[in-house]
Amino acid sequence: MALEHAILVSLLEKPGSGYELARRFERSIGYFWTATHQQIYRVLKRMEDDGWVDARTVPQQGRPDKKEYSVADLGRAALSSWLHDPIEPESVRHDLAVKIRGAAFDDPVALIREVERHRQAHRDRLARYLAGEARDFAAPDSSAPDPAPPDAERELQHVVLRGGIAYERMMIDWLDDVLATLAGFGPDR
Amino acid sequence: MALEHAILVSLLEKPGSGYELARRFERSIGYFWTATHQQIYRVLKRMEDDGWVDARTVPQQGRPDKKEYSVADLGRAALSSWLHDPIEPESVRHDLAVKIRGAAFDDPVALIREVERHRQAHRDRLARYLAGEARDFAAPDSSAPDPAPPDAERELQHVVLRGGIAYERMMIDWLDDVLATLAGFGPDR
DNA sequence: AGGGCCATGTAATAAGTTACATGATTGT
DNA sequence: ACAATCATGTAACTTATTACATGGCCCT
Repeated sequence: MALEHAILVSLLEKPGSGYELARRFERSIGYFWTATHQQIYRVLKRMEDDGWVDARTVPQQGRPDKKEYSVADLGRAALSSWLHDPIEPESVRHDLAVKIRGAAFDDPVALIREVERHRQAHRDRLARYLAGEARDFAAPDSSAPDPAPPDAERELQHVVLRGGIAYERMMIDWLDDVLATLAGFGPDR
Repeated sequence: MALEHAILVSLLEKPGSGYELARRFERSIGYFWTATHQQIYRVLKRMEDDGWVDARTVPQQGRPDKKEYSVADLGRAALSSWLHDPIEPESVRHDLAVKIRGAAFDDPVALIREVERHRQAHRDRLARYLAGEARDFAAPDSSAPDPAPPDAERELQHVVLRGGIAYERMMIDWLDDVLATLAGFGPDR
């Protein structure tokens, strides 16, 4: 499983509490991994027991204390070992595709609204990703005399974000195709 | 969860045994849903208990008997009700993306082989899908005097397959992008 | 004789979801 | 007063994965 590894990567990028991790999983990490806070707290505790992460309590003003986690040597080693282990290309799970094929045995036209909802959700996500890209990865000024050396962390974050963007674009195009197909069974033909 | 519904759709398309379903999940259904035989047998049993499917034992020559399942009225109703229920746009889980961001804290160049393996797996899948499309959904002869009426089952299967094809193409392009990015951290620069 | 396919399952473990629970602060 | 946000967690339940298990037929 990769939740532990996703947490390690996120903590290496920046230490934080379980709550903060949960928020990151809602945002930037959300386009390649999801997890709820319950799951994160449970895994975090196990990782602390296993010595993969260190915790320290940070007092705050006007807010409850938080436990800030950072990656320990053992965690770094575990991540490295996982990175060198080949994994199988992951399998997809598309509820919506099941619905589309199932619609043949029900009312295909009734599915149009649902597909439109999904299309809108993907358009929203695409807009968020593009805004994030413009904010965090603006094109460097090529006329600048001193181009920065390649920063692995930043460039790898960017290429993963470009994957999210490509995915959302593909989905929007495909859902347009689905809508055109569903319209072919419309009441007026 | 949609495994039960995926099974219902598959059995509506064609009745079959647990074993046959497992093979379909490896093939055509595999590009939008995966399940192992263990899972399928367990769910199938529950569905039989709930009266969603009927089973009959089919004796075979030179092979063990099989239990052929088909969808009962209750199952059809359950599918229909699920189809009319909105679902949330699904969340993605990409182990490989975790690895790519994690590589910033290890050796990015070491990841190249892994990414290449994945790229090849997606190329293989794309080739399989395209072959399946050519076999099952050849373009109709537009000069034929009597164009067949739209067949919902067939057209919906086709549009889902086109989704699988679009997904694989997107992944291949993205992995090319990832490889180009990783090469930027090569030993010779 | 050995490997692969057909066919069905159980058992144990891991992972993920949903519901419940608490309690302070900040904004409306 | 009420809702939202910060912050952490437990408990119960559902799903999914991995390993184990059986047994006959077909082909080489």
